[in-house]
Amino acid sequence: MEYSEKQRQIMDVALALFADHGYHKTSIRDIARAAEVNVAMVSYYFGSKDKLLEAIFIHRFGTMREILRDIIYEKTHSPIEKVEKFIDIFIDMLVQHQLFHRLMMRESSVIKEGPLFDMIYELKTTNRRLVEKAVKNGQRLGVFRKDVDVFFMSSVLIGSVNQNLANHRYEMEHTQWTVEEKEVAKKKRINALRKHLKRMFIAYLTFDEGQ
Amino acid sequence: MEYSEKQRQIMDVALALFADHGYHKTSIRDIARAAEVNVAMVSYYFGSKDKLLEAIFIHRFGTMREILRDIIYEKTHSPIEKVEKFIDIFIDMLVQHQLFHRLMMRESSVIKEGPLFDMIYELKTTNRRLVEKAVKNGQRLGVFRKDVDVFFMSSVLIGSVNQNLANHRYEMEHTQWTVEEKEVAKKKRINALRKHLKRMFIAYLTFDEGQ
DNA sequence: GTTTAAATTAAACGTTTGTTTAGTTTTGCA
DNA sequence: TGCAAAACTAAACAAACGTTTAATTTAAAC
Repeated sequence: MEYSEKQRQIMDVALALFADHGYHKTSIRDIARAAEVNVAMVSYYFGSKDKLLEAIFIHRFGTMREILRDIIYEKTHSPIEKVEKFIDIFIDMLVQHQLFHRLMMRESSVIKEGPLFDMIYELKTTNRRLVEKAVKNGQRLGVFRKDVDVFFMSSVLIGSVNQNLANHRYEMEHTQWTVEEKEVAKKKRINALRKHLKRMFIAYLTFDEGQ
Repeated sequence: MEYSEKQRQIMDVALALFADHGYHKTSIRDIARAAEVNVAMVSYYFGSKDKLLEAIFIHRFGTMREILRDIIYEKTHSPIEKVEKFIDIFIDMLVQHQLFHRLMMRESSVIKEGPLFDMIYELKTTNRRLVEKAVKNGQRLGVFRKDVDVFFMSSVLIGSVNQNLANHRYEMEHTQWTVEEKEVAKKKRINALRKHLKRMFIAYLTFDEGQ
């Protein structure tokens, strides 16, 4: 699906507003005002508010799917490196698509059917399969423990990153730092997240209970 | 604050609807219909829809604060037991207050000031302080590693549990199991969550990088 | 330059929203 | 029983919502 510059502008502005204030709290007039277009343009281009959301989902979902696809073809050496690489790419993806990720996380608890449901479901399933693949590889080579819960791991991965970023946003609201200072703090936070998430996963995967 | 049976009924029904469909998607008429009261009763008892949400928050928040307070007085032996006990109580709390937890999680990304913000902030802070306390105790006794990120751990704890429960709900939507079967599956899932979360945290806290 | 389609606009549409009003019923107490 | 306060109701309210209409401007093609 190809979009004109104006269409993309509407989609980008809508995504930001949806992520910041929620889908239902954001009115078409809010979007039109922020995107500096007439209210009728949303219906004209996308048909309806629901369809606009769907268009945003389809667009962003496509690029996220590509990123996850690329993980499969990643060629690294050891199982541990594979897990670390996976965590890196995963965090990169969520940070790069922050707004969409927040929107999806927020609305996924309410969307119970339809194309959006199917997309979210596929994303979750793909994510779990990739974790499973990385884990099984390490198990085959005798590096990882056998009784690892893949459902658990994939939810820890996405849940931890999500919660960490959300908490960080929360904390930033309380500071009066400049944009630059916030940017630095964010990078620091994400790096700490990477480090500890890797360490925790490797520990969980290789930990010998007996010791 | 004391509430009559009818007031509690409205609050309970509203909480369920808010959690299931989101605050803004749920209309006062939806609440009135489900609670089998007149639409005017919400305004009559609570003043406004916002105030109703606030009343629900204050009510539930109070009991959650008590649960967290009790954790401090928990007397257990080893640092590892302390961490395990903490995870158990924490999961119990989130499961027991599932609906409220979902509502709070959903709206916390949108609430940026006011009494609700302050409550959520306190809950997050308390949670982090408790994790910190349990960790420091283990560090003092030489059982836990020194370079542990408490911000990271608390976000992993709440994020993982939240994501796990959300995923489980998501998966249940796809099955056609009976209510009993779903209840059994849920208990199983929660037990698995307990087990792996404990294992992962202990591994993270005690893991020796060098080995 | 004229024609035709696309883009854009202001205004209006019908609904739904949260809330209020004005009136009725129920309750608790003297 | 009588009465005042509380509980409850149906109806109406203005505002905001998503969407449509009808008219106008812009752009492209011939």
